[in-house]
Amino acid sequence: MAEKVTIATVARQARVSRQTVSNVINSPHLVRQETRDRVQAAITALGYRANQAARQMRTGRSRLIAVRIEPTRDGINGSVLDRFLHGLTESAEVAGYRLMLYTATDDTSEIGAFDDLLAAYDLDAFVLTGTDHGDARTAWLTERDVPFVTFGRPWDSPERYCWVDVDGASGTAQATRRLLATGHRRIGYLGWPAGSGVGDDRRVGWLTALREAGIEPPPDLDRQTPDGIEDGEAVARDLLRAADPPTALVCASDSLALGALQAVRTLDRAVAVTGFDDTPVARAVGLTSVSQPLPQAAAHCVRLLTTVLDGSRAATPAHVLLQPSLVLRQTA
Amino acid sequence: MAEKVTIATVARQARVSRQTVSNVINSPHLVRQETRDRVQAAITALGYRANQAARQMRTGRSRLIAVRIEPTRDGINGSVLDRFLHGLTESAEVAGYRLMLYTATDDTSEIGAFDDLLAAYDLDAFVLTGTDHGDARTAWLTERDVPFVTFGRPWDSPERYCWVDVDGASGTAQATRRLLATGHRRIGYLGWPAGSGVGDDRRVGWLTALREAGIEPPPDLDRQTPDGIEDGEAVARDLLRAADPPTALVCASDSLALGALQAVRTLDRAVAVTGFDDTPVARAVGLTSVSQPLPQAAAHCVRLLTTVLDGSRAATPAHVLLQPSLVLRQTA
DNA sequence: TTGTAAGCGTTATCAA
DNA sequence: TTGATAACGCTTACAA
Repeated sequence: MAEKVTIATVARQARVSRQTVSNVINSPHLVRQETRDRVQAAITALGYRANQAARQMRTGRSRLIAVRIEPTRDGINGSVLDRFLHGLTESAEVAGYRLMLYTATDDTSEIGAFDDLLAAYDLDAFVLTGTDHGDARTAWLTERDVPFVTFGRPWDSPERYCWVDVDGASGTAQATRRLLATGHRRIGYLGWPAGSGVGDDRRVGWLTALREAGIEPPPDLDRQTPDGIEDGEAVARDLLRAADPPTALVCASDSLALGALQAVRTLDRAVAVTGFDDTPVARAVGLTSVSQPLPQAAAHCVRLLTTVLDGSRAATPAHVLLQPSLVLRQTA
Repeated sequence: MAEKVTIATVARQARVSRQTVSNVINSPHLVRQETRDRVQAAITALGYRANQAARQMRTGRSRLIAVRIEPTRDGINGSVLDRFLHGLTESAEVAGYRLMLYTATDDTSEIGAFDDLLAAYDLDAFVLTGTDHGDARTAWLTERDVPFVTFGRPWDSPERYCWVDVDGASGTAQATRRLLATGHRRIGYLGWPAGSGVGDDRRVGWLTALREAGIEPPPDLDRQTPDGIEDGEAVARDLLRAADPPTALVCASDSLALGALQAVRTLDRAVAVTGFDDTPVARAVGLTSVSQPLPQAAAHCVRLLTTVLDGSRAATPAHVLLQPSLVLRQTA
């Protein structure tokens, strides 16, 4: 096993003091070019890396970002978090940060995790997902001046803090416009019960796109149901059996869309269907779906965080709203 | 913001020395009951948590375990890692460890990540997934005496190091037996090209179960193809159009099974299909599939690691082979 | 431009 | 059984 390489090893090798090595790393401009080169050479020759624990003790910064890993939810959407996490890890790495995982079952236990992570590991920042749960977490973090970003807008008070989100309304609008462009006029919407910010937002896209086209969204084709394949199937079946059925359905999720698809096939209709999230299931069954730019969203989260962490403290909370894109497949 | 609580704060509050507080935490048996109680009271009253960075400097142990997060693979199987990660995080938490994420594109970059993580963060251990890539990583870690577990058997030299795996042969055997029990006799197998340990193992289950039932596995129904929905569909189509087609298909993955299902439906046959991994897709389309006990596998990984880390060094590498279970749905 | 000294919070060693 | 001292590797302040 290789000997432990510390700043002292490097200093000895480059025949300078430990402090000079530290300066080369943290404030290169203070060191003469020639010395700097000699030290750099020693650093690479020895494969030296600053020990984070020691650095952290001195600076109070851990270069660690925490993110919660959720149990795969009931539905299909587990893979969204998966892809987001990967993007987060990758972006953090290039910015010199590492990601730490934690679990929690609700706001209270999540705040407990914050407390623990902060006290034991001196975490620099948190990435929060799913802002539907309420605001206890953001309030707690804000109160303690802990930097954080949420992936997902806070639907109550959007200005308060940093967030990155994907424009859901734009996504469903794109889907709706696509259906309009291919000749559909009776376009229904299958969404979640009113009150969830994300769900309401996605519904707005359908409303907007129809009105743009001079069509008043028909209330009888505007349906709401919990997010589940069976739920989607039931509601779609109901819609398709009505007197004046839709020729196309815009859905708030791939789960609902998959249910709708099953209804369509069972009843043997030619009805177009679009989903949301572009999950592997959508790819698998050829479902046209709205795709979120997850790697970009993750990159923005890291950027927002490191701006606050590395730079002077930001004046105002920054917000990023990204555009999703429609992935065309067989169903629409 | 609350003042920072250190071991000194607790010592003052309990009117003992810092060392005594440390002893209460790390070697309680050295401290008199009465003193111990007083210190414990102070600890809870102040909400003290040992600073890991400082502790690590002294002990050389970080209580951190690293695991690689992969980009979601092409197919359907992304959610397997997702669920495994969650289990890992949860089990690690109760054992007093945290999980750190890293990314890598191949063995070389993964070893680079090891090096970095070890030098900068003093990682205690690694969890490796996907042992098909070869052995460069395990050799590197072994050489440096870094504890690790692999999720997935090393197919070349199973005795060398700690691993946890799921018995794939048992999974496909269960699926095959189920089909036999429901009257099927012409049961085909859709698997991956020979040479991948996991794939070969799963194929064995099909062979075994058929032979158990006194049926010699028919070579014409034993097919291999890369893991993809289209691939599965093409091969299944070919099988179904043959002179003496199978009445059921055991597949090595949900991707292949989904392809097979599409072939079955397109050709309008009544052919049973089983998949492997019980992905959300399987749940979504009603595919009978073999389910891996991911939380348990994760728990065993953590247990194996902490045994080495916390206890005396283990005598011999431990191995855990878990049994999967068949989740019955509509397709078989 | 470079070097010296101190201290971050913890635990191991050893003395009381 | 408890307490003082030193040390882990690093960076900030200050002196040369």
